[in-house]
Amino acid sequence: MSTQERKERERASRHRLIVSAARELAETEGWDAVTTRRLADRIEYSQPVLYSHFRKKDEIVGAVALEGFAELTEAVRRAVPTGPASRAAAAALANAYVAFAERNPTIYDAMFSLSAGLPFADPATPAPLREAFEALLDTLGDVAGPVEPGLFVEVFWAALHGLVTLTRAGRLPPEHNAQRLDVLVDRLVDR
Amino acid sequence: MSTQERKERERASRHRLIVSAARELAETEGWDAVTTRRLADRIEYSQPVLYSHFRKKDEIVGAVALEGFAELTEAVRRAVPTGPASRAAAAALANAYVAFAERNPTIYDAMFSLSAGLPFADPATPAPLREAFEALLDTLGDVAGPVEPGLFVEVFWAALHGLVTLTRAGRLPPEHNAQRLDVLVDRLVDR
DNA sequence: TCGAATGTCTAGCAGTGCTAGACTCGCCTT
DNA sequence: AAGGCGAGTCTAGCACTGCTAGACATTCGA
Repeated sequence: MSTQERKERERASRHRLIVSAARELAETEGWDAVTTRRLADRIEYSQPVLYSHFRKKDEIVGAVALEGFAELTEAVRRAVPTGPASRAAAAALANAYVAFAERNPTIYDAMFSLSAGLPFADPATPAPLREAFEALLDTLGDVAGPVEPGLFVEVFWAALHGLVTLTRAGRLPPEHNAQRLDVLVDRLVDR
Repeated sequence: MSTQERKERERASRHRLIVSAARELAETEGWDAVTTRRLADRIEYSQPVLYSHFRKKDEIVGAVALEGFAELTEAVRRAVPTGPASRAAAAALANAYVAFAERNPTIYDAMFSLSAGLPFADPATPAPLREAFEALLDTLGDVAGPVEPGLFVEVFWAALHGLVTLTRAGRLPPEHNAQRLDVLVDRLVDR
């Protein structure tokens, strides 16, 4: 039995290696550089090995995206103080969200633009995605006012996401980003 | 001189043919089906002809995107009654925007997701893009309240765009779309 | 020690965007 | 009206993509 366990450990470790290599390659040279050949090169295995871990290349991107959701959750949780949520907490969350996207543009792309391979399976959505949403819900739910908290969080999240993507696409001048965020929070939060 | 004019006319007509063929192909089979080979086939010319009109394939997508911006402008203008803008006008605009995106998902993708080849040249942005923004400004500027109208429109637009993209990506359950839009307009519009 | 099964690699397929160079045709000049 | 030149087009091909069948080791259990 021991040898089988060892093999599984090694396999899991190679799995992680693939994901982190893909991420690093994407972060340094962009997603276009993440081809199956170059990725196989990096991990010092041949292409078919990738396909023994993932069914399609998209699934590798999806795995990186899941990492991103976990990190986004952490960043958001760290930014807002625990305790009763307020307008200030919502503002801190919004800032943290946008900052994360600006700090990790490549991962953010994987999370939203290249999401074709994200395991969107039956038991709702994958855990990290759900947890990210819950992190938002925990602080934004309290400032939802009369509307259903879940719905409010969806709207708030969508607005943040729109701001991020339009800015990143060069459609919004980046210099007034902070002001835009201010307006958004000011208006959305129940007064 | 006449023959040269005729040639230019024919050339311009073929230019339009390429763009409309690309759009039709994309709308019926998705952007993945729009390859230079299949597109060349459709217009009954060879691939190099495409490249005598556009430098890269992205530019063809960009041309379709520009059409989309023009149509979006029209849809928005048609939806809001002329005259003093109000909360109702803003709601009508928001509905028209989202409806356009739902009615033309393929073109919307060209406008925002596949925007690599959009002529983003020096004199600010291309005309149709500017005009679309102005259409939003005309009705939303009046409900901006104390904040600078341009900035407000950017925020409003980003929020709409975020709602559209997250819904389309399957991240938001589509059934509560109308409610989300209601909340968004309710909160953003100055009261 | 041998047979089988697990694992990995080489080589290749069908497709992509894009282009160099051959060719043909229509136009202008003599 | 005949000829040559240039513009316009096409064929063929390059370098690359994601993905996979089949050959080859290598390791394991009997």
